[in-house]
Amino acid sequence: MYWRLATSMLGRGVPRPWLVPTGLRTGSVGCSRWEEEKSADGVKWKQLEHRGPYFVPLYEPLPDDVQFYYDGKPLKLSVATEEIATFYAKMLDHEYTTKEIFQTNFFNDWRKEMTPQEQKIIKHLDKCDFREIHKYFVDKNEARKALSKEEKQKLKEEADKIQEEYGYCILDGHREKIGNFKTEPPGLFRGRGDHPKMGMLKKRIMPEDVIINCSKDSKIPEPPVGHKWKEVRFDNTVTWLASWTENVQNSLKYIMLNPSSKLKGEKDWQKYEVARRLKDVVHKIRAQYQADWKSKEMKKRQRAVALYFIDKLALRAGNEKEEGETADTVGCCSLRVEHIKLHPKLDGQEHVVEFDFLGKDSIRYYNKVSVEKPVFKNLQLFMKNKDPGDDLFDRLNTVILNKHLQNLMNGLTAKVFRTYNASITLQEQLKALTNPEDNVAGKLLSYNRANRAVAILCNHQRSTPKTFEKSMQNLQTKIDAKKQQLEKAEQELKKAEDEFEDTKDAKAEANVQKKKKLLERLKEQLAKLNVQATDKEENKQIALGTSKLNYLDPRISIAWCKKFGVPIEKIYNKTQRAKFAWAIDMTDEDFEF
DNA sequence: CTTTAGACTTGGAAAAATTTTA
DNA sequence: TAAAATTTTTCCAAGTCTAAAG
Repeated sequence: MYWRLATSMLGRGVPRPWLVPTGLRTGSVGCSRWEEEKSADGVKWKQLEHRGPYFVPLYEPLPDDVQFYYDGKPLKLSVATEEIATFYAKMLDHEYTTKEIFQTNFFNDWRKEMTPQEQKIIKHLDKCDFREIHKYFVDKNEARKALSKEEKQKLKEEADKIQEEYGYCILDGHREKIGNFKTEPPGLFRGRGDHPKMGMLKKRIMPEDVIINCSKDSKIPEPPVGHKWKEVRFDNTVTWLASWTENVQNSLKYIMLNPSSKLKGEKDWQKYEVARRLKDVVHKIRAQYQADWKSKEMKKRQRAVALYFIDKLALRAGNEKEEGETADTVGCCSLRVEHIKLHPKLDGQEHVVEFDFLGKDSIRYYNKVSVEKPVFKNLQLFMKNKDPGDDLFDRLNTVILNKHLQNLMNGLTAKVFRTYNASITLQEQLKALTNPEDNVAGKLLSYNRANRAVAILCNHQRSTPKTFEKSMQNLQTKIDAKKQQLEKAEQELKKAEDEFEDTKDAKAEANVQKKKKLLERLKEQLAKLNVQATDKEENKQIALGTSKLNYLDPRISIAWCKKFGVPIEKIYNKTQRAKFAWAIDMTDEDFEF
């Protein structure tokens, strides 16, 4: 079978000496022992050596014939001012630049960096003409695309060299891939949703901004010539290699390992083991919060209703956010009265809660759910005498909730419910949808549908791809063509059969067989196309990636592949297989989440 | 208790690479 | 063999959650 081959090849070609011995791999007993051992003192590594971040190239001034115009007249800008102008110019045909907040923030920050003379002249953004600069970059892009094969090859080799030099580190004796080894280039901040800081200037990161973390005895990375690091530290209780503070949100950014690394892989595994432990106690926890719906303490009731939402609807915890600093989004604990509507009866259902709010990344969550009567009653109570802008759960926050969860199960937090419910849903859906008689394409449709059920649960949405309609049409054209071919093949078969009927000779018989084969093949191809079309249509606005990468225990998928003879390559690409190497290595077909 | 800092995971869009099609 | 379509990778923002400080 295919998977056996794949597994043994992997075992031979890519030894993974870091995997825990077989005895500890299965069953929760072995794993929990391993977890405790790891988390005891918070030490993450013994040895860490790397080259430091790769700094993005410095700004190259525009050629003299590319000009900026103010109030219709060309104006030569200082280098610093010009650089920031190019950030805006590059975005000219993006929707961002039409937004007032974006424009205001940009202009404010831009003016701060101007020379006094420039400040005197450049007073209004609407008198700035970036179009020539914009065109320059568009052309430059085109030119890059039009490069010859050899030139492109050369560029690729240069990039590979940088990757080779800066893209890896040594961690406890193993060469590991780094996730993001380049500093982020300067530019204009693009928040998501209605972000109050959109358009602000994101400054260039210099070595003087960067803290290096590595082991004392390692070769300490050299800062670029003429520069020095902000600090070099030797902290083995954290996993980052370098960090800096980003100026727009004043938050830390890190350089960390790639998901394929041992460190990340073990953490990932651990995450799913925690979720599996929740499986053992979730019934008890559910009984508990249902009982708490009737508690005398308001705080307990709120906690119980919130936990119910988190469990049933896979809502995020919902930390508090600093008002005015970020887009106005919420999660469970930060829901406000205005985010839900109560319908005693709706569309033949009782006790319906209508959710409508912006969640992470300003993705809208809209859902109508029929809930148990005590939940409904509690919600009415929580909303009583409150304004739309008031907190629904005024006695609750994520810290309180997580403290409570920690008491119910070691390592339990709100997000574990998302992981648990996502993974268990995949497992159940796979069980319900997979037909062993299907061919691989059919099984993959079932897999995608199971995956989709999870994405819908977690509200993982994407905007419909710009080319969706067209590509759907193309597929339909293909299907129609295939149908025609099929019809023709049917006629030909009939003709061949008639001929055989007449002649009864061997040649005619062989021809019948040939036509039958062709017909079969065409039928299969048509079925495959239909499956493709269904899958595509159903996936129009659903993003599968996040759940696949972050919520679904890969062992469920791998076991499913093995059980039904689907090559792992069909569901996980190279990157994903690297990330899930730990799971591919340890999972057999009867793994149960 | 509240606030803040820090570290790490999760998220969709966009860019880049690859494959398919005409 | 170009260009269109699709898949993969990169990007970096935005969450979660813990710990320390006030």
